[in-house]
Order: sequence, then C-alpha cells, then structure tokens
Amino acid sequence: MKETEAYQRLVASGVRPSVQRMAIMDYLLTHHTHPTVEDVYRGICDEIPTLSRTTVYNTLRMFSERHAAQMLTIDDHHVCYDGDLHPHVHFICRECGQVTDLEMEQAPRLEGHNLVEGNLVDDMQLYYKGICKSCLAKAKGN
Amino acid sequence: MKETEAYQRLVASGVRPSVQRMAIMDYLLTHHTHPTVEDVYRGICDEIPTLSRTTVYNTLRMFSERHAAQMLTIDDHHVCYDGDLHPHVHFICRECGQVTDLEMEQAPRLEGHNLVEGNLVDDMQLYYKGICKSCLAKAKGN
DNA sequence: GTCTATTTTTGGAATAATTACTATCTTTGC
DNA sequence: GCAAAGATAGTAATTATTCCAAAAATAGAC
Repeated sequence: MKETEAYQRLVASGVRPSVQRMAIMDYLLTHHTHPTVEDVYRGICDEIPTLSRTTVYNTLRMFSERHAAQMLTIDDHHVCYDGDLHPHVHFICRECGQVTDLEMEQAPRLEGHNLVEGNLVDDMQLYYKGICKSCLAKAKGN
Repeated sequence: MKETEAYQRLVASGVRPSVQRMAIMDYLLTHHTHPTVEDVYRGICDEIPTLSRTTVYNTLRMFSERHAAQMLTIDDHHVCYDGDLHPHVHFICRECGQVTDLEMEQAPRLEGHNLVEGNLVDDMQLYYKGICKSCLAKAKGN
C-alpha cells in the first residue's frame, strides 16, 4: 500500500492518506482522461460503495489547493482534474467537449513561487480551443 | 450610432447590430473589468429596462463564438467576458476572485487558423492563478 | 486496550449559474 | 402592408456545486 504512487503523492503533499483519498488519487494517476468529479465518482463508487459525491468534490478541490493535482477550468460547463503535474498544454474540442493533452506545444512553467506585476503566481495554465482531429474528420465526411 | 466602436465590432463580426447587442458590446468595450453575465445585465438594465438575462447569456455566448469577444473560464464559479481581443494574460486571485490583465507577460498568439497535432486551434488562453497584490498586502497587515 | 478529541466522510437540502422553452415582439424582403 | 425569419423576454427546469449537521473513523493520551 505504502509503495503505491497514490500514497506517495498524498504524503508528499501533506495529505493524510485515507482510503477515499487514495482511491481518488489513484483514479487520477491511472486515468489520463481529465475526469470530472462525476467521472471520478462513477469510477470508484464500486470499490467504495458508501462513497459520497461531496467527498469527491472536497477531495479534488483540496488536491488542487495543495498542488497534488491540477484543476482545469477549460470547459465552461464543468471543472475537470488532471493528476499529471508536468507542464503541458490542454486542448478542448468545441464540438465533442473532449479535453486532450498537447505534448509538443510548449507550456508555461513556473519555477518556485513567482511575483508578476506584484502578484504571487502559483499556477499557470495554457488552454487551446478549437475542433479536434476526429471531429474534423467527421465534418469532412458529410 | 454607426460610428461607435460597438457598432463597428458587431458588423465586422457579421452580427446584426440590435439595440441590445450594441449595449452589451459597448459595455464590454468600456469596462475592462472582465464582467460576468450578471455584471453586464446590471450595467445596462437601466438603459434597457425590458432586458432579459437570457438575452445577455445568449448574446455573450454568440459574441465568443464569432470571436467578437473572449469567454474566460478562469474562474470555476462563473464565466466572464472580455472585449479586448489583443493577446494578453489573465490573472485570477484565489483570495478575492478578481480577474486582471497582465500586460507585461507574453501571451500566446494565434496567426490565422492553426493546426496543432491534427486539431484545428482557433483560440488560446493563458491563465495565471495566485494571490493578488492587494490581498498580499492585506495578509501582511495581519 | 479503552476513552476522548479530532478529523473525515456522508447524504440530503440549499444555492447559484445556466439553459430550455415558448410566447411575444421586431425586422426584413417582397 | 404582410408573411416569414430573426431576436428578445420571462418563467420554468436543469445541472453543477456547496452547505451543513450528523455519523463514522482515526489518533493520541492514559
């Protein structure tokens, strides 16, 4: 248990590793799909039948506050989360709503804490929006 | 009327310049405060007493679709809008929630339409998050 | 090991932002 | 001036999220 990546990530972030928290973190670390709260809830409510949505909401929010995960607000309909902390660009398709990583693009990176025009910046996110490859293909098909 | 910036912007974007649309666009162009739908509604409902929130929702959404304004999803609680189309970085304070422009920082810019890893990108947004100048000052005061 | 204090989780109720829907009003082209 | 299309209004419905108080789990002291 203590060797799992989820456990390590939690302890390193100063979060007590409860069963729920480990399950949520494990979900993030094994699903690089930018899940919403609902996705995470559905994904682990078999494993933890008494799980409450509130717990998932609170836990994911806490993860992002402690920088144990990233909260993405790229979609105007719902927030989603990402366990990948390496700087990378996110792309959302206006058509299908899917969020994907753009690995080749250069993402802004933050070295330690940073003052910008007098403000303390502790997070940076670069979002690209448009139409994804597969929706483009579908559109051409018509 | 036809010389106003709001009118020009609408026509240039292929949007028919109704009274409501001009008032909403004018609000965006004269308030660089990243207003929410509610802010815009409150700001012009004196001028147009019959104005409906729905109209403001629909109109601002349409503006962003036609690239006549930017929709910002930097805040996980509500969407806000920006009439400034020049590439610039947005900063949100976790403490007070205020969204401000960071003029000095280099923003990603898009030259025409752009294919990235097979996806068509038509918008890019760079968000910085942290604690703003004045909230930092307040915190020090304690 | 048991007891008490603290932390975490739960779940239903409350809230707030947004959308759906339909009727009404306005504009446009003929 | 009239029919058709487009835009707006306003209420109802929906959805994501948070609040809150009680229950459960955990940790630390004895």
